[in-house]
Amino acid sequence: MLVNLRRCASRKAHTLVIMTSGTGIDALDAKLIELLEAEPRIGVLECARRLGVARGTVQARLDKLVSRGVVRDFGPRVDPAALGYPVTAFVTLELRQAVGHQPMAQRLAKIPEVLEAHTVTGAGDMLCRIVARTNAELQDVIDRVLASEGVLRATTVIALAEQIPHRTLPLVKEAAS
Amino acid sequence: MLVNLRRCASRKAHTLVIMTSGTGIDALDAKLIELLEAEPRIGVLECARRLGVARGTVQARLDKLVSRGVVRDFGPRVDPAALGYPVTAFVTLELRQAVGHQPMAQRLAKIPEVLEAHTVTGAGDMLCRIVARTNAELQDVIDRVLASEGVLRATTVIALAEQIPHRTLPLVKEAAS
DNA sequence: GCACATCTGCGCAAGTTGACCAGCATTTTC
DNA sequence: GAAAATGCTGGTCAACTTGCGCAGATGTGC
Repeated sequence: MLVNLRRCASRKAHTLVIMTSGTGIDALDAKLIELLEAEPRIGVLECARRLGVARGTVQARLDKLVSRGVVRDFGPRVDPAALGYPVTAFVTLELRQAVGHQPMAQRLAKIPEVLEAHTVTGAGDMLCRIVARTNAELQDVIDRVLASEGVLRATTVIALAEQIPHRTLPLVKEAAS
Repeated sequence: MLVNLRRCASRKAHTLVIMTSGTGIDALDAKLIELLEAEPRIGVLECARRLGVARGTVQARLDKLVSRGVVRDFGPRVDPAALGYPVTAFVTLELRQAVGHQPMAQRLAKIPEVLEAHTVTGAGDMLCRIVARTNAELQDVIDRVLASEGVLRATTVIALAEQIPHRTLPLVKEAAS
């Protein structure tokens, strides 16, 4: 009864291959993403049934979405908290101008607890998302970050609660105009 | 040749159901997640082949990971930039103490461009991740946020580049000790 | 030693996938 | 206006995977 969508996400060639490179999301695309987001375990066939369109259409749409980059992948979403890292913090780094962002990012990438990093405007130069097992260990992670050459200062903000967990669905619906 | 993993992520019952509620990740678990992250389109059977274990084992592990919450889901990962929202910003909100965080979060949740929101320590009360089509529209979104009752001040930082895209793999490997 | 937990390997029916094709409606191009 | 391109539909086919059950092998702790 269940199907696999992940697979179709990379089908090589299909009669219905669409090359519309243009941007923009269709209402059907949005519904498709929405459906997959809600029930990732259903498959192309199920989607087709639910959306009331032909299977080939769903496959073509999915191919298009993936090839356009709208849908990055269908990888497993890991929850750091369940993994034993319940502490999340946002750390703003001030860097020495001499060191470029690239080398800095490479050094940060070596620290597993650094889940994300952006160069930003404002007083700081980089904003990182960091996790740790405990507050004490968070300090340890930050120390490791500070040990990286080029980091002048680190301002840490601890995330107490996740009010809105990472989501894109509303955006998808909004984009389907 | 390809398989669907998403499906197994919710298998009802299997002879090998494991109820180990304890935390911690196994080396096999880590390899499994790693494999799925790298090639989301392969399936349980393929995984079993690649990891050199029985299919039932892979299915049991996956069930366990999902039931434990380590793997949240296998939903499609949407890229806001490809959707037409290339501007990302982190906005720190200062709230009037009278308004609780919950109602504030509910109001923020109504704005599609708000992808994430955390309550945080420090000078600000909330940190949100916001996207927009253009810088001009970002201003518009921020205005909408400011219009929410209880927001005293908003400090915005624009993300210039994504140095380290959201990742959890290194953490998974690290946790598999 | 015994119970318990976990992995292994096998089997089967049912369902899905991938690929292809012809037909048809709509939109774009000449 | 006619031709061409594009997109959706509905059907078929073989090959593969899934879900589920079961018996046996292995390993660990009391």
